[in-house]
Amino acid sequence: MDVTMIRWPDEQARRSRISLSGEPRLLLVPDGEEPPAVVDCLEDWIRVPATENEVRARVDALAVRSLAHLPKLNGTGNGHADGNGNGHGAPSAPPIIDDFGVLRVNGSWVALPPLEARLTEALLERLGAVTSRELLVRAGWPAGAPGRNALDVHVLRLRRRLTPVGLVIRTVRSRGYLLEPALA
Amino acid sequence: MDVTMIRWPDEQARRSRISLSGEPRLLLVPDGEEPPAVVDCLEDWIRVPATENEVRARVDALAVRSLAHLPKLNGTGNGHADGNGNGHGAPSAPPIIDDFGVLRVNGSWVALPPLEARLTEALLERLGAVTSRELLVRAGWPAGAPGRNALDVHVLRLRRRLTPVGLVIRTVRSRGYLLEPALA
DNA sequence: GCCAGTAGTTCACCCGGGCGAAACACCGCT
DNA sequence: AGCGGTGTTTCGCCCGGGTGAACTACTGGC
Repeated sequence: MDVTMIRWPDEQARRSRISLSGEPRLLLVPDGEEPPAVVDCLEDWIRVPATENEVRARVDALAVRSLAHLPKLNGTGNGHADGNGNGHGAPSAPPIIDDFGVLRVNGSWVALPPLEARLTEALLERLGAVTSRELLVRAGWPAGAPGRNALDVHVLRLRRRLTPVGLVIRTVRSRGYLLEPALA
Repeated sequence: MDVTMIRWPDEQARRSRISLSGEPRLLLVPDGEEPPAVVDCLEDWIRVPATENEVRARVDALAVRSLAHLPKLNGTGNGHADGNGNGHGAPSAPPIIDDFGVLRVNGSWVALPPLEARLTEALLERLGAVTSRELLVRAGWPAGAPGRNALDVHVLRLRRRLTPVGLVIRTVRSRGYLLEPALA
């Protein structure tokens, strides 16, 4: 299996597409860019420029892993948000949002309005870790923040929209928000 | 699940041991050393020295992956009354606190308010050993201590918050406090 | 062994502010 | 008009942090 190179963050959309197809990919992250949150075993990232050796090491690892994972990746195999509290096999597919604002997670999906899509993107890049309010504001309103409460309200709306697909936004008081899969 | 740091190639043996136990691990590869062949999804490597950001990105990714790969997932403590007190006799990797005050230990996490985060940091630096009251006061209130009782009260609150993630603060009379994993 | 002093624990209460949530208003689109 | 996306106002809860005071547990002196 070939490993696809993706320039990050320029080719976000491409990354999403390729993720869905289950192809392994290596994100090329220029200096100064924040590394993305990578949770998929078939994805890795590296700072560029990098030596050929380092790139090959990561590419090879991905290639081998993809072979190991292939039999496991049976398409949309598991149902969606498993409310039943058992049998957690391997949910491993990370949530992905494309640039039409469609968020796919575990076989189900939601369409998000532009603003909430932008917020979700920011949250997704730090899946499982805290995203500061300030960063969210910049992500949601690149051209200047609106009222102080706007973010709160949109987080609220986003929460409602994400619940059905099995994601939760936890607030870390006075710190920010944290997106994670809703586990039992 | 916590991620174990391993110096490569110095700690090859340790790496093998930990691999067997299924714990995620990050290999620290100094310049000039060849990166190892990594095929396990719960393993990653990074050139050192590296920025804290980069390390955290990889550690987080491993942590999330390990959750996805493990047979069992465990609750995330946040918000209020939430006891996920399960006692499994697992290997204890060191707890980690990030600068958003999120303390991760053994796959679960708690968000700590700023003051308690500072105290926890100090305690964590001496995990398993005594941290003096005085040092804690300086850690918690760099700009001057409040009332004498404040520390005690906050230790109490911290205790309650740490219980669900399996940590305990023991008092060493007239010496200070000692943070350690709650043994089963 | 008793007692007093001291160290540490726990509780109740206060204040201020962050955040949640509903309700409303505005706007562009169909 | 109806609707969905967005911004704003407002209300109120609850959390983070401080304080005082009651209560408990340890320690040393006799």
